[in-house]
Amino acid sequence: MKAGTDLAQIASLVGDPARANMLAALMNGGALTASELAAEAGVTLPTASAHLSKLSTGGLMRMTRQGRHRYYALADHQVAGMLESIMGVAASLGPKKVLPGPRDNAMREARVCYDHLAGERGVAMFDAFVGRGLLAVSGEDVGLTERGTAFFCDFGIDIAAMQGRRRPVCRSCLDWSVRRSHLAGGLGAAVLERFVALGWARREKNSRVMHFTPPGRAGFERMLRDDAG
Amino acid sequence: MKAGTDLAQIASLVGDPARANMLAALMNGGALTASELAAEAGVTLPTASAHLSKLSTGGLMRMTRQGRHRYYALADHQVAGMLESIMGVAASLGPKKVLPGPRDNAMREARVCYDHLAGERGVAMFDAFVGRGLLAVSGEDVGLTERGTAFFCDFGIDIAAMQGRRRPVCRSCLDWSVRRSHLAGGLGAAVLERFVALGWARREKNSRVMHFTPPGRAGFERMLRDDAG
DNA sequence: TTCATAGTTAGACGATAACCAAACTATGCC
DNA sequence: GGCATAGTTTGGTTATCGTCTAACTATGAA
Repeated sequence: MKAGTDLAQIASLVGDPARANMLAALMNGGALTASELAAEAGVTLPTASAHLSKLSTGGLMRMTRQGRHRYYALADHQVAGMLESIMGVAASLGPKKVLPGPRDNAMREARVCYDHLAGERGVAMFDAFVGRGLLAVSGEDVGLTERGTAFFCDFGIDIAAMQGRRRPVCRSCLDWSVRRSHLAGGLGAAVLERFVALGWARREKNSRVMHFTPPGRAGFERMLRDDAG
Repeated sequence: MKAGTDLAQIASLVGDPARANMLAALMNGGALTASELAAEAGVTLPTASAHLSKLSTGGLMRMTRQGRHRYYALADHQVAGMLESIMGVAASLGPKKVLPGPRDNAMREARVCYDHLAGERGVAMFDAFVGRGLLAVSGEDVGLTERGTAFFCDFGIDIAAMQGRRRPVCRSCLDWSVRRSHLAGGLGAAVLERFVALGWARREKNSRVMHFTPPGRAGFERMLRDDAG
């Protein structure tokens, strides 16, 4: 009896369309502001605020304030895993066995996760950085090695300035489509910004999809292999 | 956006206390009549009937009629796994300053998860099978090795018959109490069934708790170490 | 200080859905 | 057939909850 009560309490938090959309929008491990989540869910800010309050006190989300913004994210990996298992049931029950459209494929390949690169390219990049000894992974934490510092400075990123800020330089972020980590944090954002500045990639209008240009594709691949372009 | 809709649809089915109690009551893999489930949920028969209708058309339960009785059970192992993961979140969030009672300890040690063994013993068994080279783990997938096939046949399980069925032979299932994987799938079910047949373990009445007998305990430990008993 | 933006709180409205009682259908037993 | 039990359907009541507008608080920028 008690088991069912707990079960219902958590499930009912996910059981509202507005809240479910917010949670789904955070499945990439990123953090979004209340306004962004309101837009994502298609409700007004006050409504979204009420939902976010419930999700936070319910333990499904955690909130961090940064200036006048409040960033909401999933509480932890366990919550993300739970959502994924529910999505799994929904997917297997959903009659729409339609093949993934081009939009879905593009999203899977490369997309923006708040302000950094996600999708297959994001994961590949993270793996390459770790493999080349530029980043050091220790459990949940990700750190920048000396070699990495030199590399990213050379790539045109001001690491020193970044270390003065409140935002962590490195963070790992679980990729929904690939189920593996990609690079988030200030460095993740800076790298993506640099990609755009270099003309390697551009962002599709009103979408999270990132398009790589042919030279960008080449530069990106080269970057993963050995040296910055 | 659409992802959230699907998510909410499934979650809202679980999000009602009456329905959640019914689902929780079926987590032991059994089937119950509408009346029994009504009593379990603390509602009248008509109310229960409406809930069961929703759960069935929603794809979370399946119903089989037997004479004038209608037996309801969870639709499949995927649904059971989803419920376990929700329970896991609920358990880790519910501070319940109270120390876990004996019932909770028993559940944590060994319980039925739909139709296979979960809890510490379940996880230990899975680890041992992998360590002994009976199962091969590759990311999300779990496979049976040649050595494993021989071992389980020797243990009294008809692997060949199992491979003909639609249900996957091996699957891993995340354990909420230990946060690690245990063995599910047809093989997981068969192993548990064999334990009961051998008198190694028995199921507590109206509960998911599994009790191991003294000889069962010994046989189980021996099985994890080297050879089948 | 003044204005603008981000977010929460308050209050009211409307829809959804959970619930039960009573009537109805179906199956089993005598 | 006649009665009892299992379950569903219908109709109507109630309450919860999601939603909005409007007013309020807080932080940042000029």
